[in-house]
Amino acid sequence: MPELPEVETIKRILSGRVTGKKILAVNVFLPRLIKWPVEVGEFVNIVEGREIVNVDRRGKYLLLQLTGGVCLVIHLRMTGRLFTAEAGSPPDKYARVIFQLEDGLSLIFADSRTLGVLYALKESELNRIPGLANLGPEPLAGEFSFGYLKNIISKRRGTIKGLLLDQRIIGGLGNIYVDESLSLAGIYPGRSACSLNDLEIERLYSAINSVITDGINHGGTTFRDYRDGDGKPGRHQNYLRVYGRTGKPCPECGTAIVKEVIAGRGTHYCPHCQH
DNA sequence: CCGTCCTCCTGGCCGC
DNA sequence: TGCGGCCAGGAGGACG
Repeated sequence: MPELPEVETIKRILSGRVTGKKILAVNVFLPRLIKWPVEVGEFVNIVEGREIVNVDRRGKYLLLQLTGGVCLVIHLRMTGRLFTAEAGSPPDKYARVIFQLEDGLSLIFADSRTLGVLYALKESELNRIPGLANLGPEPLAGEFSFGYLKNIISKRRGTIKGLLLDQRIIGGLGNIYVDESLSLAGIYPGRSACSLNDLEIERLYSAINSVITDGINHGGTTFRDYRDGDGKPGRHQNYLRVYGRTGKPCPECGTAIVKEVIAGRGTHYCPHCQH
C-alpha cells in the first residue's frame, strides 16, 4: 500500500527516467480507472504527443506535468505500481495503462486490484480532484508545525488513529506509517485525540517526522505489492516496530504485539508501551 | 460538522 | 490437493 515514502521513492526514480520524454501513444486496457476526462478517448487525446516536463508528488498523488499546462495525475491506492520498461521487456500481467515513450521506453501503470485512478487535466483545474483539492499539509513541510497539529488534535474527540489517516489533515500518511508513528510516540491508537497532552502531541509530532524520514531513506516499505519505479522492493519493512508484527516481540520491551480494529483499520500496537 | 460504516476490487491465505 | 470464504485498506459517499 503505497504511502508518502513509497510514492516519493517512485517519484525520484521516475523523475530521472521519464523527464524530457515525449508520450507517443497511450494504451488503456481498463477504461474505468480513468476518472477524468469522463471519455477515455479524450484522456488519450489530451496526453498523447506531450512531453513529460516534470514529475511531482503531493500526499500520495503522483503528478506528471506535461507540456501545454496539462497534468497527468495518478493515485496508486492499494496495489498500483508505476515503472518504466525497455523495449522487449516481458509484459506485466497486471498492466492496465501503458504510456509509450521515445526510444522504446514505456511507462507502465500496473494494478492487480484495480483500485488505482488516473486523471488528465489542466494544471489550473487540479482542484477538480477532491482528494487533491482538500489535501492537508505534507508531514515534512514547515506548514505542518507542532502548533498546527496541536490545534487540530485538541478539537477532535475521535480516535487519534482516525485523525492521522485523514488526508485533509496530513497529506500522505496511511495505515503502516500511522501505526509506526503511534508506536514510536508511545500512544495507544484508540485514544481520543483531544485527550492527548502537550508532551504526547510533541512526541507524536516528532515521531511522524522521524518515521516518514526513515521510510523515505529506506526506499519505502514493501509489505506485499509495493515496488519502486525500477520494480524493486523497498527496505523499510525490515525496520517496522509494530505493523504486520502481530504476536512478535515489541522492539522496546519484548511484549507480543497486538492487532485490533481501530478507526475501521487493522491496527498494530504494543499493549505495554502504548497508552 | 462529526464520526462510523459501506463500497469498490482481487490475490493470497486459512481451514476443512 | 481442492475449494470456499475471508481479509487487506485508500478514498469517497451514505447515513445518523
